[in-house]
Amino acid sequence: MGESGNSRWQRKKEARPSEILDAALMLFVDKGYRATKMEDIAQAAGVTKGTPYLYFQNKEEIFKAVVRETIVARMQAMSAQLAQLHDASGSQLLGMALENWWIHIGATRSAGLCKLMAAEATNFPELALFYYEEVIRPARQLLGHIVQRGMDSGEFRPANIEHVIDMLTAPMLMTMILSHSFGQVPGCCESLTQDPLAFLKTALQLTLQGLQNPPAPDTQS
Amino acid sequence: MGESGNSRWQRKKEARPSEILDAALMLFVDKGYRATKMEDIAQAAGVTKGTPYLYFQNKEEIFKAVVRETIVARMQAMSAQLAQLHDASGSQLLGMALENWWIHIGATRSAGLCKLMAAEATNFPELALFYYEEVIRPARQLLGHIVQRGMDSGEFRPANIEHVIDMLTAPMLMTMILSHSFGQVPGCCESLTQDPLAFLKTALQLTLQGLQNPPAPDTQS
Amino acid sequence: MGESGNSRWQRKKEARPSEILDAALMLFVDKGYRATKMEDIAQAAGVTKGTPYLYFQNKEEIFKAVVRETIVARMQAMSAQLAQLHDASGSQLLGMALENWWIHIGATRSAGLCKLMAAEATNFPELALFYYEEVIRPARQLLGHIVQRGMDSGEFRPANIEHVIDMLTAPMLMTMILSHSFGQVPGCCESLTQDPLAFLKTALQLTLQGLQNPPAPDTQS
Amino acid sequence: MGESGNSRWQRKKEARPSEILDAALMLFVDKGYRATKMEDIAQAAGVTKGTPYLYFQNKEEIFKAVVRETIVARMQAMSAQLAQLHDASGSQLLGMALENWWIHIGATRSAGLCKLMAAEATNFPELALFYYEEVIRPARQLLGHIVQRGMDSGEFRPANIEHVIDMLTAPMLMTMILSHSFGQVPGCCESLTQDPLAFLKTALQLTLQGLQNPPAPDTQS
DNA sequence: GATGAATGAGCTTTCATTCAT
DNA sequence: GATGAATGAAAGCTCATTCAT
Repeated sequence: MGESGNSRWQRKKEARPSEILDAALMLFVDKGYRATKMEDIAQAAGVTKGTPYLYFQNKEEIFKAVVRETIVARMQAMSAQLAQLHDASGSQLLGMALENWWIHIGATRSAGLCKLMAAEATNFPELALFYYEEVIRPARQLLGHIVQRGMDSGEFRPANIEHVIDMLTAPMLMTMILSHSFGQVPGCCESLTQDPLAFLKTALQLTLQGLQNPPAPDTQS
Repeated sequence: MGESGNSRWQRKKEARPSEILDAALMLFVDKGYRATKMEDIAQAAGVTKGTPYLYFQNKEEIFKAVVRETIVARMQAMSAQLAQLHDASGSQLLGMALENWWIHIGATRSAGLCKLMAAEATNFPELALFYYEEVIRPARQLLGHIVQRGMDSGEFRPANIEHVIDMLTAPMLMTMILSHSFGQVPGCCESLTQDPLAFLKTALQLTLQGLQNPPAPDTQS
Repeated sequence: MGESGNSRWQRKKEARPSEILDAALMLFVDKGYRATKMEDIAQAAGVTKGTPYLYFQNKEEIFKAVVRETIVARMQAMSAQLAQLHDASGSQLLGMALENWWIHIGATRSAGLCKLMAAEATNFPELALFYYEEVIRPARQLLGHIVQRGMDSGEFRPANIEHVIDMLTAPMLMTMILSHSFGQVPGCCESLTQDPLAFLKTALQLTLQGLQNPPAPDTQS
Repeated sequence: MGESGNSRWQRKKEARPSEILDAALMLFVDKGYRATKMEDIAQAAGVTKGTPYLYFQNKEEIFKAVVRETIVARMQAMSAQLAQLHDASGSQLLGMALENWWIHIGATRSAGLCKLMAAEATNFPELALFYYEEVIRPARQLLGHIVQRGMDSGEFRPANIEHVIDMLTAPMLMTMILSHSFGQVPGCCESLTQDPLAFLKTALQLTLQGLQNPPAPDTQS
């Protein structure tokens, strides 16, 4: 009262909610929604059992907040980078987009959210819908625009846009999911998580090659 | 007495375990391991609470059995098809391998196991290892052999084999996971699960094109 | 049908109930009433789960039957021996009585019933009452008569009869209980169950000496 | 607000464990380990189902704690009294030891633990061993020392020490067991539990007489 | 008679949530 | 705000008992 005593504690008070969400993110990603105990979250956040309830209504709301907060934060970081889409080629833009995603999401704990959302989508349909609207769709739209422009400009040959987006997304999704599942299990790692960024780059190049070069004249079925 | 009188005895003892595993597979895939109640499994299998325990030691053993039985059965079906690998081209072999996988696993409920295993891998490390050894590794090895042969014969240009395998696998993994997560949520489906087989074929072709055609001579790596 | 086929099986059919009771006795004594499963009893009796219910209404009835049958059988064996109570001295009679009890009950599985009844008396009051009436009281009465006669004849000095009976009974009770409890636990046995009969004889002699010899003139309080 | 408002908070956290153990002791002694429900224990302790698990890992740990706490507490009370063993005669010392035991254990609820341990020894061998080491053996050792000294000094005539200890123990054991089994059953009480202390004194005297006076010269062993 | 698959009440244990302090 | 003792619904698992065969 008055002296505002310990400044470290003062700072902490404002930080509580996000500390709790951080702890929750980590645990949810690691153990799944059901297997994560509220007390574990509290403990990991350095508070006691009752405290999370001062900031969140219940476990489900924490889960939703984790998704929302993480998404919002990460997506904002992405947005900043995406303003650079000046007049680079389609290939370059795709490379930058994927690298951005990797840096801001794929290589961070947020990537675990992907696995988490996939695992819990059917248990939390509205949350899944939110995630779809806020993450999946915007991301796909961004990629779609780039690809479309490339096709319009003749850089890429015509193809089903959605499929191309899927092609571009799949390696990232795979990497994010595997690195937070089998990648964590000793003995499964051999061929899985070594140098994911290298794989992502290779994958992009392989896709771009298929997209750029004209198909052999007699190839289309 | 025609088709037997009492419904309690209509089905045979031998059918019970697989009925229970069927029910469990569906529920596990749908709701996750923790969120699936034993009584739900029993009910879905048309029996009461105690009956699953006559055939399985506990919930975890049911989970393991689901993975094992589904995997083993599907993998055997795959094996039969894989004996056909005579003297087709690498592209054709890869096409057949992926189509087989799609038909026998990707398009069935078994695909949900993939999501399940990814979600629960860190909770059941030992089971994850088993899954890795019995499913992931063999599948990757098979693809690896085909790709290697294609490179040796000059059909494919040289590249990091593991990355190519990842490239070939990623679309399938993505399809299987999304169709059992967001794909089930009304409103998320727009661009996700429509005609997955078409996507898989496109993806394969795109990858093959990147693999077959020589890179443009002036493309910087 | 007709040939009466296998004579060993024929014999067994009549023996079923007592085989079940034998098995039940052993298990009850060993593990207690609650911890003994009906299926264990069946298995130990060489039959299947449902069979005990053909001969006994339920678990509690089996328990009661075990007590009743064992008691009746053993008590009859005792009775035969007790007809010998001709005109031996009190000391001799007591020695014979206790030795008989030891041979027919104390050294047999029936001794475990004692521990069992003590453990379950409050859970099965009417059974306890039955046991008291059929076992404890008659046994005490028999001892009481002998002691009384000894006092009347001057062989024993006057004392509280009930206490003398307790004195005579306690070593037997202790032996029977300990040999079916701590005596079974490796590491507890050191001083407990070695040569119980020798102890019983010593105990009797010690008691008799206290009873026979005139107390030091100034001893009675 | 006088004696505090809400009954849920009237008692202190520190009191809970011993309240629970008290309740458990009573119920275990009364009904046996298996027949005692956790919820009964909770209820008897004035709390709800979940509360005992805040203080004890599980039912078995409660059982062990009951034994440990009761034993340790009582044994410590005994130890204090045993420091008095100055230079009284063997008879006097034995009388004091038994009376102490009676006052601190035999006449309390702790006596029921004896029955309990005998009933459950084979189900909890490790606990039985603990009980043997902490209770049975020390008690026997104490008695053994006294008897040995008496023999050395000529107060007692030579005899098998273990048997003498058994002789001294048996009446106490019998009293403790019977009073917590048949003694609780209406109708069985006639000759059993009336004035146990009187019996214990008589028994001791009888034993001492057998031990002190020289055997009649012509008594054949 | 005998079997053994199935039942379902009952028990132990967990954990999200509350609330007096 | 923060605590953490207490709650009690919920879930896993057991086992006495039944009954079609």
